[in-house]
Amino acid sequence: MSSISGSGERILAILDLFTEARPEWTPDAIMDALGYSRPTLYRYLKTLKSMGYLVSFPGDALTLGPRVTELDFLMRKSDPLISAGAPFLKILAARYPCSVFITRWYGRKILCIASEVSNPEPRSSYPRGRPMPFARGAISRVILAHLPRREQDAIIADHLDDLGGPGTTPEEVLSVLRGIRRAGVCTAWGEITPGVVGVAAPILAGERAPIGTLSLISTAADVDEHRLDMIRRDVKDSVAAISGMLHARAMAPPATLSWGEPDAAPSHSNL
Amino acid sequence: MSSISGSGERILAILDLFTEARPEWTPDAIMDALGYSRPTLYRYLKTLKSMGYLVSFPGDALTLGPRVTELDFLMRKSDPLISAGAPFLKILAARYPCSVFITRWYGRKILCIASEVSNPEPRSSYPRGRPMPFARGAISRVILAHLPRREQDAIIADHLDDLGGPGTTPEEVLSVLRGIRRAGVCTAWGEITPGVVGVAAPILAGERAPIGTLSLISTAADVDEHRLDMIRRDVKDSVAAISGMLHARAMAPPATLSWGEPDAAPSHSNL
DNA sequence: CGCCTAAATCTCGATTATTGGGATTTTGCA
DNA sequence: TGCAAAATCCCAATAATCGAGATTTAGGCG
Repeated sequence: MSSISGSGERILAILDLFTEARPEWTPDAIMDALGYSRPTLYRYLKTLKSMGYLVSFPGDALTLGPRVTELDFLMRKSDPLISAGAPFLKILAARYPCSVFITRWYGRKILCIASEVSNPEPRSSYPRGRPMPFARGAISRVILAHLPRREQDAIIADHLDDLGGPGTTPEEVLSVLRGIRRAGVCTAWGEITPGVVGVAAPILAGERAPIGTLSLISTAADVDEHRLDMIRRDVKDSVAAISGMLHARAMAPPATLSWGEPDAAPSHSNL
Repeated sequence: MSSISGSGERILAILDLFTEARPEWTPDAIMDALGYSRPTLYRYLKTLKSMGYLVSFPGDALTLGPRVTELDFLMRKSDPLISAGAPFLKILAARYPCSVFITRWYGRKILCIASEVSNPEPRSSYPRGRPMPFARGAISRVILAHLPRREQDAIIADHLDDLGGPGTTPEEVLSVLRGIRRAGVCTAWGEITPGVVGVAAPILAGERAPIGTLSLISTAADVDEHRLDMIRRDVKDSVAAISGMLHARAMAPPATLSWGEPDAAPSHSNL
């Protein structure tokens, strides 16, 4: 059903091997890991290398190549979620000493795709592009809370410990999630980093599932209940506005007609 | 020979459609552009979306998804060229008021993968990830100069105007390239941006072709001939050192054994 | 509330392209 | 120059892909 059906994906499976813990692979190791025959694997590698997804490194190892950097550059420039959300990142960061970011998720990974920092403390361990725990913290929970029941059950089954601590029942978790869904915002204290409070709200865009979140983290010592209430309200208002903008864009004339020339001179600053 | 042989690449061809000029595509437009049948295309899209390479955007358009951001994060952390070159970027930027960067290339695209800026002027139009002209400027020429003759011919045939101006013969271009190869460094005045001088040298790593370049750009008014000589020497020394480090790494024990735990807490700074 | 259009998915057989064993060539290196 | 490892070639059998058309699902509108 949701398996890796198809076979063009055998080629993408190779890219999945490259992880933070293991960013270099030799052809033989890949053969071993995926069970492809030698000629087949080399055919795949030739394609991936010629397209820039992989580069070979002296010593016959492979690492990810410049094409992924190019794709990310494009993504950064074209993601409507980023352009719609960026102004709110700035506003929120200006209003509170904190870090604010927009996350997206896919499969069972959540990751930051844009951020604004007005206070270097606390420092997020998850900069742009680095997957974060899928079942811990405010972001995870706010996404989970807005998923269809079927998926919630599956995820809760897999991550019960992370979600509720030992001894919690799935029903209790579901009940908490319903509360979050009703509130439209979720607050978590120190679940990912001790002493850090996180506030997250879902960005909805017509789909049944949220496409991402807007989140704010701050040192717990800096915020009392009253200030937290302000933050929660601001974050909620922001996601409402962002969702609205996305919806409005969706109503607009076909995007393919509205894109003009590429920007003349983007600066080094968005490096 | 070097065509897009294979068929798993039909899926990658979809990603190639997303460009700076056209970052949103509808399924129908893709069908049109690539000639895939509807069921087939939707099969591909399902895969790409479930793997995070694409996200659907309300209004039935598609944009690049968070997986490309994740891959780029990994690339940034794992590319030996970046880690080997970063110290030299800092040194050079500290020594001259300028921008310094490392580029990689694949196919017929050259792009910056890391940079350091000590003087906001001149501002490069090509930040990390944005492909630059393949046949203009010092970077292009220094790469071209170190390519095998066969490829030089092909590229010169395609880009004769850019490379030599009207009326230049391929032989003259080749002669210039030989000179650059001998010098090991290339200087260009205002070829990409008026008033900007660029110095580039090739990073070699055992392969026949250079894997990238180290380049420095500065406002032409800031540098006299004497200073340019210093810059050229420093850039050449740097690429020699970088090439040496890469070579040394290649000699080391298999990388798969030498990678430890992921970093505990990368900061937001490398955003 | 339910119709109606468009979007997305399913079924399934023929066709085609893919696969991998083994031989072969090229590359890297002493 | 010659050796060992890496990368590619060859080719027939196989298995997977493809796409036409039907079907279902989603979404918009009266």
